Amino acid sequence: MSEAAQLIQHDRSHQISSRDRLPAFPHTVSHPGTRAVSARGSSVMDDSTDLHDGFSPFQGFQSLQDPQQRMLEMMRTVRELVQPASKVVRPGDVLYHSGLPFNTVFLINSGAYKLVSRSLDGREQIVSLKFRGDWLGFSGIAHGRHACDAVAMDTGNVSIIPYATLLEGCVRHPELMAVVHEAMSTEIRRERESLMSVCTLASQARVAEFLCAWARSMAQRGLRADELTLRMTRADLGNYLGMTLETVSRCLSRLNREQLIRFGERGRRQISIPDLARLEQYVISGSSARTARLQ
Amino acid sequence: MSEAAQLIQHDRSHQISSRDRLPAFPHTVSHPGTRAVSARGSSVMDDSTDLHDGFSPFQGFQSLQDPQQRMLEMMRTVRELVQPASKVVRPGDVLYHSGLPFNTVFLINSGAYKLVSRSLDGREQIVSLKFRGDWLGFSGIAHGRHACDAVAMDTGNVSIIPYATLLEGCVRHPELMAVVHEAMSTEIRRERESLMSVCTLASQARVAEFLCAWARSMAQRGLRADELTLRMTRADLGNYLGMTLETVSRCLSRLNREQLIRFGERGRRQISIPDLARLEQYVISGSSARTARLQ
DNA sequence: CGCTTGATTGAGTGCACTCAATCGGGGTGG
DNA sequence: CCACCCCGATTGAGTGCACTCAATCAAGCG
Repeated sequence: MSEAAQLIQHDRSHQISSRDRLPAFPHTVSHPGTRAVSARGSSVMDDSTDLHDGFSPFQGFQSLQDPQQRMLEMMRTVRELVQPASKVVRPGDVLYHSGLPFNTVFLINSGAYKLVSRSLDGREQIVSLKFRGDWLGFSGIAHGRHACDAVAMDTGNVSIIPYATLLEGCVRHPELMAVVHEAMSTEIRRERESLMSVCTLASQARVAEFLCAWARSMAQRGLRADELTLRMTRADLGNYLGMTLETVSRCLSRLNREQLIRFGERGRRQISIPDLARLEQYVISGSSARTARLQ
Repeated sequence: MSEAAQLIQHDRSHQISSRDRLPAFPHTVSHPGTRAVSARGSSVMDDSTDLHDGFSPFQGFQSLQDPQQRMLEMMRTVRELVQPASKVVRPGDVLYHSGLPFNTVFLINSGAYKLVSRSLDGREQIVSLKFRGDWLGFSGIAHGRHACDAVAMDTGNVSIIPYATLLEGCVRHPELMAVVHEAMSTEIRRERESLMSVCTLASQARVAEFLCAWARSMAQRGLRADELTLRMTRADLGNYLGMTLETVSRCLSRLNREQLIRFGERGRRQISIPDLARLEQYVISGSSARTARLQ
């Protein structure tokens, strides 16, 4: 058994109640080959050379497929070339702890995860939220130790990929390397979007944009985008968005009052978005220059 | 203090060249595709050419402890395996524009650079500052187009590395791939540190931490850490730190009044830090829970 | 049933923002 | 040369948004 599995610990002290009626098998490791590999072998990512010849009509090579197909293709590529073990996680499970030696990354098959950074003086910050198709652990490559905690917010499943295995795979299969580079590049982009949001938007617009981003993200994964089920407390939300839990609550109430969102029947963590375009419009109109403009 | 804790420390890299009398050309675009190698650029480049032989291809440079040595080693590896052209940039030069096709990354030999993201509705955000040893362009991999502008804030020199070439190099030289992965991982870490700073620190502590990070980074490169020369306006600073330029100015004045920093004789962009430990202590004490705590 | 945890809402405060005036240095032209 | 302007930086006055503190409510659970 890999040391990766040993790193995974089950911490049930912070379980989100009532949401896991699924039978959980925390220590079950399933095998990847079970999913049939599609016959059409040549994926779009194979040919990495023609991507960079300087011209692309749309979004580069991505435009050849919709994002969901691309994600599936990516996951298929990884499964095929790395053949990783996988693992079921439950709410509160920690995939890796900040400071522990890095030797494994994870590819998310399902579930929702938060990455929590801690400063030396004890400040905690949720720096990222991750979902199906996202990778976990890249930040640990740099110094050989994980830079944050990865905590499952929901029941889910991750592929376990020893980093050494991944590197070997990248050497033998350049298309896998392209996939990994792209995933890391995406992660850099996302962090920057968070920073932009926190730095330039007032609190209510920030909450609104968060909901928009979540909705878009769900749509991109083929899930329904008009009915969000937040799997986090107001405290988590506030921490991630750089505001207090009370402010989050007030902003959501105000958005609800203004009909931009609607609370679901099954608790106020369920939020429906009647008109996503209108919510996005609100973000734009609310983006008064909150900080210093450039030039 | 544990080894792990040290590894997590902030290390934004900053490097400043000493001359500053050059005129700025704010909208000059230099073309990365032109392989113009300037002979006189060698003055700013590290021209050590001796090889280093022994490091594990899959471990990157983690075995080397001294960060400065590690950086030099990394740059040497890239020069050796990729043999990139290089290019002199001047203040205001734009290495790449957001939205333009991505096909090149850059490795910074000298100078200071800012990465500016723009949202659809026109908000601008300096998302990162880059210096010697940092890479530029990784965020463009994901969608085949650059995600931000890269603007030189000072005279400098960058190595020009076509991404296709880099990929080929990675396939043939696993140690190069490790270098690239490590660089991207570092970039992810840095963005998260920025987010943490913006989300958890009050404005004055945020400014203080920015200065601390700068100073540490100088020290890490063997340069003097008690005399900083900021190469950006208060507006840039404020944008990067998520506050207005007036607030930046007030915070600096207050830090000066409290003897935590001292303004230099050559203008108020020059800042000396009499006691770095005391400044760092101030950051910690000023880190009152500004946003929601977790659990 | 009471306990606990999470969410909401209210009241009041303070920090950081906006607006605005001033200052200083560097460059330019009369 | 000075006068002038422009730009960046500083400082002040006043305001408002988001924070703190605190009470209440709702839901889940032993």
